[in-house]
Amino acid sequence: MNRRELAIFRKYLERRGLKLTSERQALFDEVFSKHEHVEADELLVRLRTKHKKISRATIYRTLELLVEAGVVGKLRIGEAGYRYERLHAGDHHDHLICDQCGRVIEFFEPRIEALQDEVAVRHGFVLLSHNHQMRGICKRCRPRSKGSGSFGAEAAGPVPVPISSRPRG
Amino acid sequence: MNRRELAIFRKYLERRGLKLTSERQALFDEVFSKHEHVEADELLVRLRTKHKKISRATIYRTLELLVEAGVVGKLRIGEAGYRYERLHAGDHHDHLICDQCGRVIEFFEPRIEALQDEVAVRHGFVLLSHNHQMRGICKRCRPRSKGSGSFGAEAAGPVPVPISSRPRG
DNA sequence: CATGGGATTGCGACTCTGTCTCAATTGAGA
DNA sequence: TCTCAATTGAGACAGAGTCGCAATCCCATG
Ligand SMILES: [Zn+2]
Ligand SMILES: [Zn+2]
Ligand SMILES: [Zn+2]
Ligand SMILES: [Zn+2]
Repeated sequence: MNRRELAIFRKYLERRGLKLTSERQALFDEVFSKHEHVEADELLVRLRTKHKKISRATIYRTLELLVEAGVVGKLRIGEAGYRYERLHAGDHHDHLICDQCGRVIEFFEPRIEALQDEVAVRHGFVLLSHNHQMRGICKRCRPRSKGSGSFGAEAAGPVPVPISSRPRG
Repeated sequence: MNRRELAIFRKYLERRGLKLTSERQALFDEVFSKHEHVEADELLVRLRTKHKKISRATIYRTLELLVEAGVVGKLRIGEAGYRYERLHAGDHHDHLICDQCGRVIEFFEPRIEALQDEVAVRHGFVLLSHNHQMRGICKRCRPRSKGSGSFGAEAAGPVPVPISSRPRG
């Protein structure tokens, strides 16, 4: 199932007169070995131990190629740097992130996708991409608080106010 | 119209046993002087020239307070660091960003907001916040290409593929 | 007024990500 | 074999943000 994406990457390199070196192949393989949202340095560590002595610069350079080829997604999930994920051709999803355990859940809501186009048109925009993240507490992280309102009275951080408020005046 | 937000900030500080110092007041005033999406260092420069010799650490520390108090929004718009914007009580909006000129346009689409809640419920999430950005080319940045498909044949970067593709298998 | 203590500040060192430079290496083709 | 562009690793570098700390400020108290 990586066949299609590898072919896309190959074609991308070819069109640019670039080569599919063993380093690039190794990184491609690692990224496509499982579905995750992983940091560049984590990939570096893995390739360093498992495979070869690959450099950080090469990791970053190759990730950029994969992103431009369209087979890898690049997004900011936490406070720190970027996360990368393999993308399957013709697929799309957005993210739900648990503020407590960091779990990342993917979702696809066609009605939201359609409304985005509508909003873009309304503002005369040609949409090229979007980034939609929702944050909160996942199912696993709140087995408590079934009765009344607010959960965990940890008294730290702002009060969780519902977001769906009024439109701008 | 900053009255309400200043009151919120004051109360926030009070509850934490903190003080509304002149530096904090100055930063509040600067942020609330106009509606924009501004970087921390830009605020530093402005306060340094106009007002006093305020330090970078204080800017960052105070911005964090304002964010926690809920009167300032913190978001990533470009590749670089965070941008900050004043928030008016009970207001909410998301962002459309022009990839070419960097213009930031705000929008509010209640149907999207509602669908987000729906998606969250579907996945057992308690929603606390969300971040929704759409990127593309704004009205002003494309007076050309009225006939056929792709605009500007600059042959750089990935081909703009429509995002509204199929759901994940 | 003198003292004490928590909050605040500026400074600079530091961390973390990611980029860039450059010399050495590789590899396909002439 | 020779040539030349693409590639690589190493380390310097850069930008954004954080941290530790001594000096200060601000009150409250004695
Ligand atoms: Zn989407
Ligand atoms: Zn994902
Ligand atoms: Zn929204
Ligand atoms: Zn905004």
